[in-house]
Amino acid sequence: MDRGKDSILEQIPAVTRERLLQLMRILEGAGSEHLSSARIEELTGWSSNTVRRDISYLESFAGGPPDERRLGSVNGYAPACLVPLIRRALSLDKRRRYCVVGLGRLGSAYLNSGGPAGSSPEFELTAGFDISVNRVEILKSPAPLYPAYKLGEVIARFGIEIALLCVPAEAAQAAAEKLAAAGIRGILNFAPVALMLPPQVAVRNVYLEEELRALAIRM
Amino acid sequence: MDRGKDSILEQIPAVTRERLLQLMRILEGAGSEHLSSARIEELTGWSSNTVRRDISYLESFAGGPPDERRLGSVNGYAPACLVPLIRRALSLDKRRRYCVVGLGRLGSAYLNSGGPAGSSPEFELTAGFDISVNRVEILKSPAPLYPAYKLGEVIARFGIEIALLCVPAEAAQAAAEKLAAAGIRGILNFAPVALMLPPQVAVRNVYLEEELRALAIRM
DNA sequence: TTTTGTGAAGCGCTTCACAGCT
DNA sequence: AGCTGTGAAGCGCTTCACAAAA
Repeated sequence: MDRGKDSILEQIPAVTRERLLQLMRILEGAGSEHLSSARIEELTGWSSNTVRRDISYLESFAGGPPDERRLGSVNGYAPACLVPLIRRALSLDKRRRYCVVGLGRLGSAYLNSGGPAGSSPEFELTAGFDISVNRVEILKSPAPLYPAYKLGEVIARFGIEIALLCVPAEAAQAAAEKLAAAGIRGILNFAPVALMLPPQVAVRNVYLEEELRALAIRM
Repeated sequence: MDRGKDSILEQIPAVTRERLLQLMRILEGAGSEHLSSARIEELTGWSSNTVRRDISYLESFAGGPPDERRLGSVNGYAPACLVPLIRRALSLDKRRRYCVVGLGRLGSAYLNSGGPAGSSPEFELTAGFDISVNRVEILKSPAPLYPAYKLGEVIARFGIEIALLCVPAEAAQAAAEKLAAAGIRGILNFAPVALMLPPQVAVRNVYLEEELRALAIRM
């Protein structure tokens, strides 16, 4: 295989990382049932070759002597074996805090979906922000809400790393810059604009119209 | 270049299609200002080489004699020239209808963002569905709402092609199957499950936790 | 006998580098 | 002089095909 000739940290291709991410959810939902690469092909559409190759990247994250690192058996792969490896390979072990910026319809929807019974313990909804002091006082929320001007202070205080940007398009760039200045590491952007930010901030866009178009070009 | 040796329809790589989609939005926001490939590199992070290559795929969609098809000038590319070509290349000309299935917090947020002043005229919010008759009667909406059992009938009647699936995770697979049976062509799935559907239905997942993880692995 | 793990081949996107156009 | 358009080279992901393991 001979990866890692460049550095100590093995490099996993970006496409593989994305697939491992999805694979992890499938494995988590499979209980103790073993999954073969052929079965995963049925579930995902990825060729079984690709599946095996992807999983083989996890080899170096398995403990034990270099010989005892076989990941699958003749029954297929065991979820309980792979999931921890994927978490380690993708550095998903760390608990991360996130906030919601902009508490309109979409923002408050995500505010409430991220509550106690919300997503995994992996991500923790820590704060919500809105420009309207009134809205901040009235809205019910599982996490504390703050007026926008406290954004920098609160993000620093709690070590919030990720922001869901749900403000109107006109306000998005300015808000994103504030977030970047406050030290946020990643932004999930729901506003229909291309944000321009320094490269140390990761941005992922989730814009309805673009998603619809992406669907349309596949139909 | 020699594309199109396989069929009459030129094949544009999937990654290029995705970039052209984003590029279109940037161009639409640029007004009449010409954009050079170097400028687009600044805006997007894609290398100017890649930008020029991507745009070169549009050549065959330009009209006029085979010689007169130069897309850019010494000033760069003119948005007004490229945007129609991209629309044609990605088959985004057709007006498509979509619906929202599941009118919880998220569903009703999208219901109201897709209203008259909502997204482009390219996609038309045509209906909303929910299992709760009560909710269907009470909610305010820019599009007519129907109880879930009318799903098949309404989709067929209006020729709805796309669905935003906003139901709880437990109900997602069943709802998706109903949609597929009703002839829907694409599903934007917001429920945290991997849908299993016949291949003629395009699925795109937008799941908060996965988006957060995708961000996290880039941080 | 089924399924994994993996060199090696294949293939497609990206980058290079420069001719051509304005 | 500057920018596009594009053969050709480079490179990385995918697929093939088969040895090894259980």
